[in-house]
Amino acid sequence: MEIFDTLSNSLKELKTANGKRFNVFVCGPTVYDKPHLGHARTYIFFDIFIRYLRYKGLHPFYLMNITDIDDKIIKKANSENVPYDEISRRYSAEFFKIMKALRNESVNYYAFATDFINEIISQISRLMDRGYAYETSDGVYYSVEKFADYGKLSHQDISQLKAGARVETNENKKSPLDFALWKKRKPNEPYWDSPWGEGRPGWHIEDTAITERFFGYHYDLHGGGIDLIFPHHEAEIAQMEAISGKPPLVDYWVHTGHLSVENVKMSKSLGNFITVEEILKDYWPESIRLLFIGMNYRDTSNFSMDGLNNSQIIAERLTWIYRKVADVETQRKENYETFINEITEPLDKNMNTPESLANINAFIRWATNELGKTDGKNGEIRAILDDIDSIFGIVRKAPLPEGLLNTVLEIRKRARANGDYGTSDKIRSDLSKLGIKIEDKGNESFAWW
RNA sequence: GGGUAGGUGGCAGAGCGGCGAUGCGCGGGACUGCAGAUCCCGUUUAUUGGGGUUCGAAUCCCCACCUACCCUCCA
Repeated sequence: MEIFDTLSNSLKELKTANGKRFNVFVCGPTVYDKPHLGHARTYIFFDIFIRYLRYKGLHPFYLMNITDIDDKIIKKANSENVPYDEISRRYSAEFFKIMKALRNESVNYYAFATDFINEIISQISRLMDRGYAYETSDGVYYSVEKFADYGKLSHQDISQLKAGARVETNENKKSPLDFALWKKRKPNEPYWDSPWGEGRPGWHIEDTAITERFFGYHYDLHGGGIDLIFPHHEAEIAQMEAISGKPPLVDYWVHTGHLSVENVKMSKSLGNFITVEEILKDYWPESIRLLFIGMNYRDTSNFSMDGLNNSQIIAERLTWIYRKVADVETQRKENYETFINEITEPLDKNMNTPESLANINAFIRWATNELGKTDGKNGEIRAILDDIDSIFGIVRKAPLPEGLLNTVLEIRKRARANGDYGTSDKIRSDLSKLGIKIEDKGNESFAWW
């Protein structure tokens, strides 16, 4: 398959030797607040990407970091007057909860930055030894000028970067572009011991420390939001390639586009961040996933309630079909082959999920037609749904409270037979309030949610 | 100022040299106690503008205009 690589600015064939582990690292969140829809978009994309690689029989190892020490965490802790790690624990727990609720379950290991302080110190020491870093009164900095390739990922000329630099001035730094590897302790801040005194790691160094420990000098694919290209990922390259002397750090750089909300960029100042928790109150995770599947992962895309409602319709159709074939044994015949090929092939073309979605819709139409027939394509439908769900995680399989529900439906059936539509309609609307929908087809009724 | 990606119907969004997908919305019909779901038909010139290459361009080239994002913490 092909995937777009930010470094080379082009589609690259994904080389995955047979049976070999494919090492993937995706930048996780800084845990100081609840996850928002932008997080959902990025992590759902990478979840589907990894699921698909596994579906193809490859062996990705999906590693994600959690930034659990950072200025924003400290700031929040101080404002609540609690230890910093109470904040990081609270919001990392929140993050895991949301990831699970969104059905993002493909991560193999979550690495907390503060568990890798030794590795971080080791990397900074080596950068010092090799002349890439220097110590000042307030920390240790990476000297960007020492690394000739600085700017290669974001395709920026270092002199242009300087010209447009809007970074805050810091008398201690040799160049405004230099970034902190180690921040010396200030009052009321958490700290660890180091050769440069008590302090805490800079943001960029945690990722290379973690990936070196797990993967070494080099690994296969690094992902994250588009906003991380500069300076975060640029800095990672500068750190690791300076230490190893053996570029490249990774073979594929994959970045997801940002999300706006009702056509306005999400930002703290505008206060229009929508948390995932908020959306999950009224919508299925499957609907959220479908919404993002309908977008190209690299585009800047817009989130709208219209779009979400649209996706909910598709999610309900899939569930509707699933419930009709839930008890059928899977069959993999020609229809299975055809639909699955049409649905998965677009993924080989740089994860073209919108095209996959178009073919999923074609499947939905076919399946709903076949369901009414007696010559039984149900086994194939079931098999296709299973595959779709294993890749995309969009088929809701939550069971209904069958026993109780059947009793209620039986009562309603009798009422209808007697022409007592007042009772039957009341049952229908009451159940609807509980999230269970009743649909009549002749004398038979069908319930789902 | 520099960098990157783009401009396709009412909206979202594929196609990237040869009848312009798909979904929503909208209009009509079938079915239904009603509703919903589903199915069928329709939505007449939708490819930013102008040049060019070609038998043929949304797709390739040039120019113009416009948009988004990055260059500062951010998924």
